[in-house]
Amino acid sequence: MSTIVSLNKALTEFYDKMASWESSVVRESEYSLAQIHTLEVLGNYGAMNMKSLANQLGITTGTLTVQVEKLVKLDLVKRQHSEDDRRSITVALTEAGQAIHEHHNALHLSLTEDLSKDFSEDERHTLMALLNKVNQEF
Amino acid sequence: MSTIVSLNKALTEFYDKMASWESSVVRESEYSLAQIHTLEVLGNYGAMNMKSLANQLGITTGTLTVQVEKLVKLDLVKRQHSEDDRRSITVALTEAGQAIHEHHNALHLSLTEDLSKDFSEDERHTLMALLNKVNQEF
DNA sequence: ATAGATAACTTGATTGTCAAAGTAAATGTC
DNA sequence: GACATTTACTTTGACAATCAAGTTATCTAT
Repeated sequence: MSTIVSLNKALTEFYDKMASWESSVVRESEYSLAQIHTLEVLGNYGAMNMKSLANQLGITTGTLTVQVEKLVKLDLVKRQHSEDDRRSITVALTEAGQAIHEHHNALHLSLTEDLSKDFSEDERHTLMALLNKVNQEF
Repeated sequence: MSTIVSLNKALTEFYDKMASWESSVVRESEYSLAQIHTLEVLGNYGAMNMKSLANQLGITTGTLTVQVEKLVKLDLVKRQHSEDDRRSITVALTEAGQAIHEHHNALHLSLTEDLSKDFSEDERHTLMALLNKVNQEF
């Protein structure tokens, strides 16, 4: 089997397992997958407008409007009108939202520690570097 | 920043981008994300019973029963009663389901080719090997 | 036998989703 | 500057996905 096919399998399998892990972790929390995912993107990439956020999440802005509305009511995110473009709305984490993101991120970090527990420091670094190269191509 | 934190970021970012790619690819098809994902798991890991499949997909068997029902009506999967355990039902792809899986898999392969287009054969191989090591730990 | 565990299914309530249409603001063109 | 077009977001209506809890059938252990 060619390297590219094996690589494809490995990437796909990792994606599947990550999705499965994510959904089981989220199910134990009091928030939904969609909600945690939204907080996660805002925490990892910083505040952004509705369009970018919807794009990151892979949903329409219509769906996102409803989602953000709920998060605002839960005091997890806040909306800020942009000054240069009054149509645009920047969505940002509140302190409470930031706290939830940090907690969720700690779970991710602990997973990463687990997954790479038998790696040498070199191997970790190599995997990280290669993944970053992949991520840039996306 | 420590290697483990960078590695965590890289893994998370890859997962996010993959999820986003998957949802945009699926939106262009006539099937839903949940449906394609089900076919994908059956295609990649082979036929399995309801419990294993639900577990792989990260959903309850109750949800899966409904989902499989739709796929059976669409003639994409079939149910087979297990012989050793009459409670158990094995879900398998039909020929039509297999065809859709193969088409979807081709898209994945083409993505992998794209993402690793600037990689040497050595780099591809290293990334594949490290990912497989990660996958085994899950 | 029979009690308990397991695999799948059913049901009811909730949430997530899109497409399409609507509003308000910015941009381009004449 | 007026007006058409584009852009950013929201609203609405219909439908799909999901879970939790309860049910049925079957298996396992005692």
